[in-house]
Amino acid sequence: MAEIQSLAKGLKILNLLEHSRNGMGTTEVATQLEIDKSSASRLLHTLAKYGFVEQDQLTARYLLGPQLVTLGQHLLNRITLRDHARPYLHELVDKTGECAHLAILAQRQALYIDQVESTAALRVESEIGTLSPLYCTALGKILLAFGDSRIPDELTPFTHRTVTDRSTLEAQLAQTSKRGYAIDDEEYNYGVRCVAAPVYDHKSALVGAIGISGPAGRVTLERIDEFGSVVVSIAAALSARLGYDFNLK
Amino acid sequence: MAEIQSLAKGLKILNLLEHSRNGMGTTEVATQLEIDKSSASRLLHTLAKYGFVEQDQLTARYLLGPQLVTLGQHLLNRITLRDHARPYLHELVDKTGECAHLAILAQRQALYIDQVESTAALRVESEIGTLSPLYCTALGKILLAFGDSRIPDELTPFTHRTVTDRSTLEAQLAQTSKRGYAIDDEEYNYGVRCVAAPVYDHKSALVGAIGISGPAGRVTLERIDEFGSVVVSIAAALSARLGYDFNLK
DNA sequence: ACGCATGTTGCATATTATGCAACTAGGGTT
DNA sequence: AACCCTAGTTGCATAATATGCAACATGCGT
Repeated sequence: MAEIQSLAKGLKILNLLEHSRNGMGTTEVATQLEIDKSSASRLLHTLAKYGFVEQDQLTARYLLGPQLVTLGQHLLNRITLRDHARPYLHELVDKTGECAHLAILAQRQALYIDQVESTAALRVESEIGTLSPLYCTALGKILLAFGDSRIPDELTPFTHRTVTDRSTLEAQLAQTSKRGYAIDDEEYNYGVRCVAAPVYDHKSALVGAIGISGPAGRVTLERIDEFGSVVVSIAAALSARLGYDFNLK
Repeated sequence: MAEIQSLAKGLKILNLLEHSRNGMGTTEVATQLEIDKSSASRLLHTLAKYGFVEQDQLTARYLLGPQLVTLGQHLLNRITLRDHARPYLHELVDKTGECAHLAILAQRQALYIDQVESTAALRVESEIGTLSPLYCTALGKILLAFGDSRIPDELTPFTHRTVTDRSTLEAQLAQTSKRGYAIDDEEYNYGVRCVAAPVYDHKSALVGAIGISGPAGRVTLERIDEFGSVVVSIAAALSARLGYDFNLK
């Protein structure tokens, strides 16, 4: 396929700037790309307008711009979330004895992108890559409460505990964001309770949720708060690892 | 100034992709930018060719590409070098009792971008933002020996010790890169000796130099080696902080 | 004050990006 | 299995626009 040449030239400029130690001037860029100064000037201005390059105040030479940091960092977090999260999932398993899961928002559902199983004989089996509803899982409720808050139109019940009333769910989500963790009290699978907490990136944007699932016999309602604070603290540690700054609230 | 529209469209696509959780398809991009599918397709292919976007294997949707991480990370290191370096400069002052400086290559000169003063009564005063010659300062020699190695045409003497002979300087630089640190033996200012070492980034590229300056009476030639190893070890620690991988040589 | 180098603007022209339409390829449904 | 529907790619004529030239502007060093 034919490439869009003026776009290509702009991208080539970015690559050129990476390898220049102190930025480049318009003429220098023009020479490298074998185009006219005027074209280089216009391309650089366009790149600057969108923050992909910026001019050094002192020397007026062009340098790579802050937008690249934003985009690069953003991508880095998403790609490596799974890798970063793994040790924290293990820590969750160690501290709670239950299975730990990591999910992100995908197609308005909770996508399980990692799990670490507990060694208990009785444990919750689930599969990486599966999509689960947002409104009746702990991980999903986190993604709803702290991220994209639009509640689905249809609240299909999976157990008799599934919350199918819109306002009840809204109240639950409000409570969730207030206390910092979400609970699934046998709302998706009978006999399974889950607890989850939000994971933030360096810009304080929600990137995913981590949590634990266990049989209702072990994850009792009396111990929910205890599980909650463990999950919250480990999610906070993971967020810090991703560059989340707690001073920004 | 009029912007280059096709470049602008490409950059807009990158911004769009940042805010989409699971990438975007050709049609979706076309709708957002209010252009034809075919144009979107061609723009996306161009971005992909240069690594600024990539297609998800599974869904064929476009995501931000690895090139953004490369460029962003690169820039981040340069911007934050000063911040990262500060504690190491303090450490240098603590361990040597002399003033510590940080410089980068700028316009074929050594640009002092930070300093931490010692508490000694007799100390070297210098100013942040000043440009010094590469061939007769310790920081400059590091930038020459490990970075851009072109020796200036004119070797203007500042003191009677300034090396003005090309081959002598070349021999000094060879020695510098061999032992890992550079010396300025009253070659720029009378009565001042300096020692400096290189700072590398995550890609093993030289980003700057740090070093100390003190009166010749305290920074004696007998103790130069001792100062050298302190500076080298702290420069190495700073490099590691920037992601420099010592396994890569 | 002067000259040199770098950067910006106006404008005519030729390049090229664009939209349309036709075509291809998957995915889901009946 | 045949079908449709959506998403994506390609060919092509046209209109848009990126380009180079030249003139102008600006800043730096001598």
